[in-house]
Amino acid sequence: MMTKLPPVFFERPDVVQVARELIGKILLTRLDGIVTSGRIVETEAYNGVVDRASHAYKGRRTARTETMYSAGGVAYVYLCYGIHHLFNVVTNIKDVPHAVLIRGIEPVEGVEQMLDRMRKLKLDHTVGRGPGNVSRALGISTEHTGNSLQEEISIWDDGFVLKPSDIIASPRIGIDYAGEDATLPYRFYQKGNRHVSGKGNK
DNA sequence: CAGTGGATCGTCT
DNA sequence: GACGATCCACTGG
Repeated sequence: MMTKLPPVFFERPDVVQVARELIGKILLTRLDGIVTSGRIVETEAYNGVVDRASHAYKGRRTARTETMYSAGGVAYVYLCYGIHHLFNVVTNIKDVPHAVLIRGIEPVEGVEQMLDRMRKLKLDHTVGRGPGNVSRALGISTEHTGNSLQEEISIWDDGFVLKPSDIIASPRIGIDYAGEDATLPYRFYQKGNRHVSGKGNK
């Protein structure tokens, strides 16, 4: 049985806990009637105004980051390196700019469509691996920023449960500029899953 | 494998 | 005007 995660799931105060709990859930898009989905295998928490790695550090509030200040349960999508569309889940209440970056999914539904989007012929471990590829596989782009996670983009619990020991915490990736905050264990991933980015996912 | 460098553009200084 | 919550091709071992 599939249950769509409701707004109250995302409105909770602890973004690190939400990031951990999103491991194993299903991220699904239905765009122009085309359904693609994957199981979330890697996430990172961004802890708002006190987190040097966050776009909202020190309460920075710009046109781009405005959607992070929404109540939890909407998408924050932004362009990175001019090429990659990175998909985040906004959490916490309005005006508290917390977010969870989805860094890896294991394809579930609509594999053919995902392969088209990835320009690949065969399913392999690179499909849905890394935040840029998550968005690419699912058809998510910056035009979806601010969208509700109850509509075209949604997240589901299908009853799948991981052993706690199969969820690993580690420092986040690609945020060396964040000083001491770069060492915080805000990244979570499914142990051993091939769709987890980086090396050494055992 | 590991290491390196180019792509590419919106955003903020 | 510099740079990024990245990815991939290409190199050399």
